[in-house]
Amino acid sequence: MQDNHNRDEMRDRIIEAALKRFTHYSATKTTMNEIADDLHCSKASLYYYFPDKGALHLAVLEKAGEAYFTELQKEADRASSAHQALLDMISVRHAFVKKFCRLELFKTLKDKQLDSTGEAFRQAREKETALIAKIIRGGVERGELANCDADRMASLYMLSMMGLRFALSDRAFTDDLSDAEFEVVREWQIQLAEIFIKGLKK
Amino acid sequence: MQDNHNRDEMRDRIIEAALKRFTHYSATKTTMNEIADDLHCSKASLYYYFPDKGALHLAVLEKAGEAYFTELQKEADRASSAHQALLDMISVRHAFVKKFCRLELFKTLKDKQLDSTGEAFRQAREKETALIAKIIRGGVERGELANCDADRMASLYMLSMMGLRFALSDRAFTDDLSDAEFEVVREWQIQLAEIFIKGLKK
DNA sequence: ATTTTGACTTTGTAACTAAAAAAGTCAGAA
DNA sequence: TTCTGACTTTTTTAGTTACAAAGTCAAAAT
Repeated sequence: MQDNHNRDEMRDRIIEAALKRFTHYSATKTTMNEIADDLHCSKASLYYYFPDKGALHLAVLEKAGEAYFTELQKEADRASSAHQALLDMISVRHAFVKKFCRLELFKTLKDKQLDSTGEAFRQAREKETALIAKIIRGGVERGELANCDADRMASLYMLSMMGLRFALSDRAFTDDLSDAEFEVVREWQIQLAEIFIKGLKK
Repeated sequence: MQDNHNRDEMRDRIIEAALKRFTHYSATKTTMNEIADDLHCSKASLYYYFPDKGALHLAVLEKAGEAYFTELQKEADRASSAHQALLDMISVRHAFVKKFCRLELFKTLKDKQLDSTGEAFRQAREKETALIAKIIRGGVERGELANCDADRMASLYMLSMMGLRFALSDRAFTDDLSDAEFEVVREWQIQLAEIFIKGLKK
């Protein structure tokens, strides 16, 4: 039987090394050999832990996503109102998107529409939408917001927020924005959030 | 001295022929020779009226844009409230975007960022934003909406609406959507408009 | 004088190629 | 069970050509 402890540890080391490369250069410019060299191991070893390059990229994505959701949840729990929770989440999301865009993981993962990648993105979006819906529901119960279809409103909110990014950059999903552009997006998102939440109130 | 009447007439005939080709096939797939052949004239003639291909494309765009704004204004004037005006505008915009996307004018015009093209788009968006701002101001004056920075709110509204398209299609600006996709976008836009307007009310 | 054109040059693009780089495999060593 | 060197296969890239479309211009037609 395999030693799952050591196995997971090595997997983590690989993911860490990959993440380091990705943040410095980018996922598209990073080769499996480079990651292997960083770890002083052979490329073949990487393939012992991950079936292919895509799986490794996906693992990096999942790890980053987990950290994101943890922080998102923490921020949501801390907030005193639905209004505040939604506003606070914007900053958390921005920090993540900003960091994540640098990895350029989109490019490598995007074209394989069918398999796990698209699914991972869909699930991530659903998870975040669910969190927003929960916040809205909480607001409704506490009498802060008017009664509404929380799931639908959460989807609408997510789509609107995401959309602002694209509308402002008029670039594709994969491209990353400059820091200045990110700030502009954030400002608009905050403004939209304010109006949106006001529209949800009683 | 040149005969401006005949000159403009010929320019119009060329624009018409180009538009016909663009709608049937698309701007990217249409050559100057094809347009010339349709008009039973030589390609060189086209260059007598338009300095280059881009200028012709831009002329087609401008003509379509004019018709769009005329209709948009008409719809805005007819509406009884700011609320209704904004909702009505969505349909007009959709009919236009739908038709316009088929032309695939974006592709040809997009890459020449600096020159007139980007400027034309910027101006068009500004014009539409100004119309929305006017509607919002009207709503504020009539007591329908709360006092606010109408220009800023109009920009935010425009960006949000445009963004929804991109967020839902996750494709680039240039790509056109299927009719079914367009309907989905429209539904979300209407929902966002409702919330947004509610957020603007007193 | 203005408009049009055929014949021309220049520019862009699609289609092929070869070479290099990276992905991915596997028998056998540790 | 984990790891690796040496291997094969696939993907990128850079270079090439060949063709199509853009764009020009001197001269003809109106």
